Amino acid sequence: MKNAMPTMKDVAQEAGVALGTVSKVFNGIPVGESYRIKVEEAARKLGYQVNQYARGLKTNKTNTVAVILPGVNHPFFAALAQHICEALARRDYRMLLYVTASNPEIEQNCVNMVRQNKADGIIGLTYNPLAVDEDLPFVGIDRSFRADIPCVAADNYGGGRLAAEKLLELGCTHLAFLRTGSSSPSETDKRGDGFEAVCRTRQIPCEVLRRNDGEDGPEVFREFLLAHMAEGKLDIDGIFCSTDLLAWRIQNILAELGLRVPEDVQIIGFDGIRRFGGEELYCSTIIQPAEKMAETCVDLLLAKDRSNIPALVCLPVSYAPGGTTRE
Amino acid sequence: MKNAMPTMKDVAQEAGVALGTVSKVFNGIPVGESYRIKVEEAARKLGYQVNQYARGLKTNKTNTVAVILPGVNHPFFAALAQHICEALARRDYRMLLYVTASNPEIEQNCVNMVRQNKADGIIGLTYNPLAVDEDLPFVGIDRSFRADIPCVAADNYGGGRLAAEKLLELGCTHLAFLRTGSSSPSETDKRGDGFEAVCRTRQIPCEVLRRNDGEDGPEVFREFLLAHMAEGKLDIDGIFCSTDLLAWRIQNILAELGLRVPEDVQIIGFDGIRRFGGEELYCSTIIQPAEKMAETCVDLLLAKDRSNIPALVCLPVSYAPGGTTRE
DNA sequence: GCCTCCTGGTGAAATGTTTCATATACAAGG
DNA sequence: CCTTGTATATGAAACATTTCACCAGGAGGC
Repeated sequence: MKNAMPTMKDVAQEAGVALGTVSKVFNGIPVGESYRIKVEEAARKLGYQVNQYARGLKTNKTNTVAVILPGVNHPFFAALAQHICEALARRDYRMLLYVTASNPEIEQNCVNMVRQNKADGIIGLTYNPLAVDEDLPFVGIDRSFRADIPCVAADNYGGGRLAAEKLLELGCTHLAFLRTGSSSPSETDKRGDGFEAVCRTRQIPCEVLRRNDGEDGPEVFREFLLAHMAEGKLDIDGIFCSTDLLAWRIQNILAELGLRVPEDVQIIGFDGIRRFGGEELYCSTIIQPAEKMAETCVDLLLAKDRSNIPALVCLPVSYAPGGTTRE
Repeated sequence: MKNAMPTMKDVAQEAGVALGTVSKVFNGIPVGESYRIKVEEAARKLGYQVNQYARGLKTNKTNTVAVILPGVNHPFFAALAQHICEALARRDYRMLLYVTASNPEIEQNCVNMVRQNKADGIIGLTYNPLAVDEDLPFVGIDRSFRADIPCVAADNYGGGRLAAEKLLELGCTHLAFLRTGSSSPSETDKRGDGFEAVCRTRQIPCEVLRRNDGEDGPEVFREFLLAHMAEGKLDIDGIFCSTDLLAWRIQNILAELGLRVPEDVQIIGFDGIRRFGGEELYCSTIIQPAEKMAETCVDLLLAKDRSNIPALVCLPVSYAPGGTTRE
């Protein structure tokens, strides 16, 4: 039974009122009590549902936000996606999710598609700088696009500092910073900056290895570690990894090399992802406040007053031991 | 600069052609070479993008599919979401994602909202039976809604059988089946059915404990296991868990009770989720073909010919050892 | 040279809303 | 009883598309 879906006109007729009156009822504009009741009854009877497409055409508002993420298979991205979706739902918005596999072409393509789909705004975590539209509200995660586009990020710099301070507090005397990531600059680069800054100030030796995706095979890190070994011992005793995933991979390499964590070398990661099915961390880590980040993105994007939104919002991180440090 | 976005009318004027001609060009309807070029040039010059909302209003097609999932924080759901999104993108469709926390009210609400948003169809993995619309294409995952709504699922029955056969092949003589899940019937219930069927046929003792979400605290399982222990030994030597997550929790309880896996008891889970950052499984398990399931959902939903779609599609599962069995 | 046919461009109508200028009804004041 | 003012319902216009009946122009046949 393909009964054409009822329209406002049908409701108006059924209720014996004018079209405009029906519109008012569904937009919460005050209307005579008796009229409201008549309309509501007619709508219920016909099973009327507003057509958001017609509404969007008229108002240029769609109550839809596009979210662009590299993927949703990574626990941190998954948490972001979930929290953003929930925060949007609370405000009666829906989420149009695009996944890009961090492919620059696809990323740009998504931005273009969003323009067609008339989302009310975009929240984007992308690995590449993008051409984003002038008059489409945009909030970046971990990346600044333009002065007038806000960026939400964890306090990466502070997190890097915190990692260094923790390792030193735990007795380390020779540190290393290892990172992977995109070659294009991002807020997450500050993790290393903060870490190195502490080492510099405190005059602690700090080895650094920065790799970009695509050139970050395990052998690179193994070589780095081997170069710092003599007689089966590592001269480094504290490692800060730019992500928990990298920390995990480093642990595997260290195990192969016959080194023990945290006895021989302590490791701190970044992200705070949990093992599935519990609260257990993969490693000692700097925790990013995923929920708070999601909430902030949504707040900024949907802010009524877009005149004075900050260019960058840094949210506080925290340290949590996860078995790869000695405490 | 809030330059109103250019419309087809603007393009038509710029190109010096009629409105209908512009429409044809953007819909791939053949049009004179010279006209096509004029239109394409004008569109490029003005930065024209079709307005999908106006188009949707006219055609009742939106190239958008709504996906309803309990959440995206579970590796299996995340994999589904990602694969569905990619499969849709390949067909030039976008994904509107709703997360429900498996709350029946929210689930129903999502279905209603989709009607408003005029998605072209719904792919839904829900924990509760829903009232779904007559004329909105729907594909269920793991759940049959109505005879005319297709359901895509892994071969749960076959997976259950496979688990039993594997455990027996590995020398078990006294089995158990543990499950959690929703109380409302679902395809996933067949996991236990298949498992028990093998035990029955082969006359193997099989203990069964079925719990529903909300009544599946760890103490329930601990008690069950304690009831089967005597002098620090378990009389059960092979356990099939309805999910990998449950298998993981059972492992923890067994460890607390001083039992070793797989020496004292072997365990097989269901799902095939991987530890983050690698291919490592959480346990020996029956693997669900997430990508194939996603692809199938999309195929069924967007099938041109909706006259003879199957009521149920069962996709083959496979067994993989993951350290909780002796092989 | 004229008529017919056919190809393909044209522009008005229609889609389901919101908005706004207009109309109506009713109350109060003279 | 008439006037004025206020409050509120009305319905036409507009939004950006697609579609379709119509029309123009060129080709081919007699």
